[in-house]
Amino acid sequence: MTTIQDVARHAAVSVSTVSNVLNGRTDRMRAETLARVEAAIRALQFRPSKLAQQLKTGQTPLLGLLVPSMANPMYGYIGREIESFAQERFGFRLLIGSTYRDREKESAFFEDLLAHGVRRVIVISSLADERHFESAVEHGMAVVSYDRGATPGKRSKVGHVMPDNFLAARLATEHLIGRGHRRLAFATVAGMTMSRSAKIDGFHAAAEAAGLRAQAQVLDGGPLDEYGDSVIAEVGRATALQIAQRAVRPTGIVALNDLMALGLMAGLREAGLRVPQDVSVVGIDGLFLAALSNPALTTVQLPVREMAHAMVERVMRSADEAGDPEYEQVFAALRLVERESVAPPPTAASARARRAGKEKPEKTVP
Amino acid sequence: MTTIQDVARHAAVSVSTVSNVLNGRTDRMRAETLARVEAAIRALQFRPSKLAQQLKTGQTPLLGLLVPSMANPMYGYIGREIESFAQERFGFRLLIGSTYRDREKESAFFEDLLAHGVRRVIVISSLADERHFESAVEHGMAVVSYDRGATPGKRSKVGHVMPDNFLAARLATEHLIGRGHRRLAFATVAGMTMSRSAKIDGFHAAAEAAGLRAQAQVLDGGPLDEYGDSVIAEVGRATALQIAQRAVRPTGIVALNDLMALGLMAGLREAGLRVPQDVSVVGIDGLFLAALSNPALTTVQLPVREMAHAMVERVMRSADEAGDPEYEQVFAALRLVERESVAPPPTAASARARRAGKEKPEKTVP
DNA sequence: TTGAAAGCGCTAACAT
DNA sequence: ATGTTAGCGCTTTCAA
Repeated sequence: MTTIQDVARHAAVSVSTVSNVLNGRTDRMRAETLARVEAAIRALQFRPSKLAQQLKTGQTPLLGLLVPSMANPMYGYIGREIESFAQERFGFRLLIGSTYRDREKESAFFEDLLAHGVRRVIVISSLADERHFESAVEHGMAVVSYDRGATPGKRSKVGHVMPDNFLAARLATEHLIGRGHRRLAFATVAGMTMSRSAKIDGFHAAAEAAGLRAQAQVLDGGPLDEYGDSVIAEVGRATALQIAQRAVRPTGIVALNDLMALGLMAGLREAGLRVPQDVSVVGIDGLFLAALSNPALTTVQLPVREMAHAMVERVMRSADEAGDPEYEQVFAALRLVERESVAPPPTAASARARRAGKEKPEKTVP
Repeated sequence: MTTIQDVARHAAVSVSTVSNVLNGRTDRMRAETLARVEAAIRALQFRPSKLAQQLKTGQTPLLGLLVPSMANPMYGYIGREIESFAQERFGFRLLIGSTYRDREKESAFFEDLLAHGVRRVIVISSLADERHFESAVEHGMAVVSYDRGATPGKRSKVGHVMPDNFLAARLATEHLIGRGHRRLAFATVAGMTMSRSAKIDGFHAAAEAAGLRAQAQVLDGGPLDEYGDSVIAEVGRATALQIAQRAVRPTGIVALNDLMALGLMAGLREAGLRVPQDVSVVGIDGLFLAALSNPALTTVQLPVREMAHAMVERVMRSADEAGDPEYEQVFAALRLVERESVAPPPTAASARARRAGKEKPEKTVP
């Protein structure tokens, strides 16, 4: 590997002169010297070692990104936006880690980041508390957390960026109500995070406003082992199967997110229920996959790129400018994208007709 | 930040003793000393700086991973498997980069990796040639490339791991043929990579063996701008729309991959064609999303975890053991997962009946 | 305008 | 069994 020494020797100057050109202090030398050094750099294909630079400066152009699972398309999507912005705008690369929402893994990742000299991290976690990385912040790390509000009353140095989850769920629920649905459900998974409870609140608020409080229920599909990818869709499927069993079931369901909605639709179909004729479904996220499903999923589109940019900006600035510790940015620019998974609820007549139609073949078969 | 010096002082020993315990050379000291050092490490919460370590040793526990786009669920899936194995087995973290199949971006990423001291990289690229990172190999980097064979006749130091793409496409095609399909198509995108041409060969081979050579066609859906995520599904959708226009169209389609198949199904549906009654579709990859689609996608499951492990093993070993330069590992443990997107082709009678049924309303409308 | 030298935190000879 | 010390490649005073 060629070093700054090699370049200095080749250009017949001292290492400090080479260092000066590397760091843009070109005014301190003759044009001729500068030219010689640049020539040497090119000739030797010299790339300064970030290692040595950061050992000296304490800064490394690496951004830590912690996600529940990079196999989850939503996190891949956010991650890509973060990555390209961090790279183009600040020249930072991404050090990524999947944590499966496991506190041990998260802590271990933070330790490693610290050891690697990484001072800026974006965390997508939703773990109940942030204590395990408050300590990282004490060590001088700039942290911004996604989809999780600041703990009320507790002043933290962690920045917070999130969509308006309350609004998202409210929009989705209102859409269902607007189409005539009265028996509503919100499908979620076990474990209450801030974003989940905000969504549930939004769901209830919309139901309440329509006088449907008593008919709005929250469906908990159970725990997630390896949170993040296929699993949540599986929970959706299980929830659907369970709903199908009921004598009286919701006609309109808001899903925690698009992946859950996709699982829900698969399960509903498996159970012989049609979407949207028998049950309507609305997702939240706006994954490109929502447009591909059959029926195409009506969903609340989150401003992913904008949020990603905000997170990067914040995490890059905060260390320098020691910004206000109460930083919290909520994105309310949500848009309900209407597709095909919502229709008016079945009327009593149509439901009866359907049941009859379904039972006929069974009777004739024997 | 606490340093090895602080620990040494705290334990009243020299830095080398501390270094010795850090590096497991505990036999060289009294148990009592060891205990004191360990106590000091714990008391000070000391974490050795990887920076300084690697500056000294030239080794950094970071694995570079280059993907076309981390927003593509397939790459997220592979990436996660790589990540967890590299972490659990070797204690390495992942430095990831999306390249959008752009040579400039790939080269820039390699340069950065080198500068960061990263010596091991896994590349998922399919770019036509590998020259832009052959130079990285010269600089002592261990690289393994996914889904791309070694260039014949050219001895490279780059390792190659891939599924048996020929077999994958053959299996998919044979399945269609076995169900009675005779008018076959392979749906792909513009740009010929090694893996794509292997799939096309497999498709043709299966058709040939069934005497269907003349009825097997390759459908090129056009170029990809920002390759990797939603885009390929869009190409699938466009291809479907174009197929629907034809007087005589294929009844069985093998898609380049699952995402393309999902787009194909969406487009077919949009055009009023039913899957699988009118057209059957088979994917390749085995994404969890294939199980969620409607109809659920029949696909060839790739041994993703096994391939990920093989890549990590290889890239970790190769530097030390200077393994054979001709390394190429092809995974043939493929499994066709039957779901719902394949049925026998429509008979002439059923097609006629359908057409009549479809045209009736059109005639009565005016 | 240029160079010498100290030192970032650690490892690993080489001493003691 | 433990300590001293010379770097790893770079940045940055401070001198010349």
